[in-house]
Amino acid sequence: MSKILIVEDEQAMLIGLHDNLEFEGYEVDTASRGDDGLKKILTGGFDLVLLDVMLPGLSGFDVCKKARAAGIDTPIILLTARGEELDKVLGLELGADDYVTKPFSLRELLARIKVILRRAGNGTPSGGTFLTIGQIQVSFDAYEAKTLKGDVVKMSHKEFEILHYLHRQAGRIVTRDDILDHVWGMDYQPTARTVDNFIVRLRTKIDTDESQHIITVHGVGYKLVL
Amino acid sequence: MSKILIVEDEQAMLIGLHDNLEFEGYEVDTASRGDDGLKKILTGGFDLVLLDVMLPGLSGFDVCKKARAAGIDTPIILLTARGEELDKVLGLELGADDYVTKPFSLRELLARIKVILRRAGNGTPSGGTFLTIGQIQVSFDAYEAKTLKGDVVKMSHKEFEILHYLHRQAGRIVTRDDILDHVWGMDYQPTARTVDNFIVRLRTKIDTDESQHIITVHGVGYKLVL
DNA sequence: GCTCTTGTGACAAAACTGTGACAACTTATT
DNA sequence: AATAAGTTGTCACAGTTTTGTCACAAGAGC
Repeated sequence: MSKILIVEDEQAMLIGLHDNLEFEGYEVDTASRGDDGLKKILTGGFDLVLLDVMLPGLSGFDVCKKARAAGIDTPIILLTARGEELDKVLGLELGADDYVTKPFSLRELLARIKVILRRAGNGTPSGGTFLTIGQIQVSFDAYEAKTLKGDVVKMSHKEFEILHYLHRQAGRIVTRDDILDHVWGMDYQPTARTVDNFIVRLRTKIDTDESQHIITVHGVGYKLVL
Repeated sequence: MSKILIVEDEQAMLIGLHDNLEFEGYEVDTASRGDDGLKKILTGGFDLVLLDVMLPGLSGFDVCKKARAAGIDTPIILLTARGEELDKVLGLELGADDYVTKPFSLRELLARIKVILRRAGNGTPSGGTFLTIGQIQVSFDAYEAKTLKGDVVKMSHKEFEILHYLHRQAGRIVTRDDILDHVWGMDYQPTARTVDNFIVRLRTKIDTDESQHIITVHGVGYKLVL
């Protein structure tokens, strides 16, 4: 499930959001100060950040700006005090993905979170070098995979290529032949069963008991869901 | 420059938006009725649609839903009357990309338009076309069916193919033989009764007590109604 | 030479397909 | 209106196909 960071100094609000999001099935981390929040954002690993604007230490705007400047493209939703329209616009132009105005309704916030995560899932790979697939982050540039904690996940060449191909086709279904053609090439091709074996190996690395990302579509092939 | 379609029945609002967006450098087209708007959307060619909810002919929600069902993934921003929070959320879950509440400020709307267009420019590689059949959405790309709530409906290969065929013939009556020929092929064909069995299985997945979509035409065959 | 990767086959486990039997329902006929 | 004949709905089950998993051998790279 998606991991969300809440940066908010009002305790009541913080706890309320925390509990509700957790109830919705998100993994939640929190910070009460702008500078602390920024630190956590910079470590990466979040799929979404809820960022209050009025914060001790460092304002939400600054956090947002600095995070973007550091190359972090985790989606950010700003929580703004009402009435400061100009600030809102600034916020959006600043690199935030959305904002809600306090007091906001939980339903509305949840809907926006869903939309943003769906969008992010659709994955504009563009700028970001690290892609989050399940519980690991993969850099196809650096040829490297890490857990959210930072441990390196060893992955062989072929495993990487298969994951890469699956990711390019994320959400779409790919047959074994598709995989063989794109990873091995038309010339030399092993058995279709070989694909299954690599899938098994990949699964041991990116799937957990709670979250499965490589889905079997019986009679057709496989599918990567983010 | 980006091409924007405005669907709005209040003349004052329509003209105001039209002029302002044009001033901002967008190419603008308009429609005053929901059905007209939908027609234009379906022809494609727009980068963004501003869609009023209260419309003659066809409500903004319906337009949105139908457009998405037709596989159009042009970003849509809903213009809603204030206060209808539930509707807003519905709108977002319906496939709209964002909404603004009337009365909105032009600055805010422009900012949102910019954000959405920037996002779309980044190019989401088309999440695939979703077709709405009754209470579920079916993606033949992803080989997946979901309820409107997002729960995944499991469907086997053959079930999918039959549904696919029925959908291509939607509204028309198809005989069991038609289904056998198109899904199984001319060569090998099981009993006609097998078809009935698959129909049963399909029905358990896409029909509900309130809405039936696979209709039996006694003595002839079946018919899918959307 | 040693280690890691790749590919294969075998077997078990799971999922799917197709069938028959019977009940429930429609339609036609008397 | 009742009955018969034909159609369709539903269920459980067996057979088949597909997939998961493991152990191992061949090969690549160091």
